[in-house]
Amino acid sequence: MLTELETRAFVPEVKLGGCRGSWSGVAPSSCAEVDLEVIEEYLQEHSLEVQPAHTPSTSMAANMGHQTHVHSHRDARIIENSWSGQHPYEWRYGCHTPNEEYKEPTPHPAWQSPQDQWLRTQDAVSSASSSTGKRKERLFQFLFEMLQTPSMRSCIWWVQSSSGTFQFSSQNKESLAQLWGRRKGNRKTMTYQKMARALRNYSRTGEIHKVKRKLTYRFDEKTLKGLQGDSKLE
DNA sequence: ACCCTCGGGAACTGCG
DNA sequence: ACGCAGTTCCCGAGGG
Repeated sequence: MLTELETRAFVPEVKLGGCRGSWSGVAPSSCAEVDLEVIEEYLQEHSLEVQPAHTPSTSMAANMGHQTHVHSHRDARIIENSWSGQHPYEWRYGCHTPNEEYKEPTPHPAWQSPQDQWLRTQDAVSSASSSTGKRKERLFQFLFEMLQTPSMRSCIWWVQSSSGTFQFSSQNKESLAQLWGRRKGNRKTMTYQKMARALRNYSRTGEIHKVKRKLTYRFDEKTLKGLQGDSKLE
């Protein structure tokens, strides 16, 4: 019904320019395809800290040298990656009331310090599975990490980081999905279709919601706060 | 008509 | 054995 309207709401942020889908301000020059290989290696460097990894992979020497630095765009403040699960994750889903759903475009909501909740959760968990804890990375955590990774800009980017709204690239979404699949060590190749299915489950549990715009989703406030708080604490 | 995106049911898998 | 967090497959709806 109001598809048009909601879609319109984001236009000023993204500024789709020229051809079908090149954002003038946001995306880097690599509008083409992503170098999955390179990216994966780069990411692996980091994920090694997270999961010892089932697949020792090859001997990827230090070759992520060309990964350069943060582009420091005003929009997405890149937090030098590394969210790596220093600690186990565990969300308590019992707390989100189905009432406070969809406040759609809420630029600056007054959050009731969900970060405390996140921290409390961490606390509860670490006392439970402390030393051994090594929760598997969750999809929304992976996506958040990708959003902080400059080299992934051509696959996924913030439409409005303040509200946690992000979007997938229609041409590179499959690459990102594959990356996710590999990280999880799935038997079959992960596709955007399947990954999106998992994303849809998030709208039930509340971590991520779909916004009425092509390939666009939004982190729930609590989820986002938790994510941000976490990556900042490192 | 066709392709892409979306949404959800349902069975199944791997892990803690 | 059990629940969680997806994963895989499938089908139908809707938009361009």
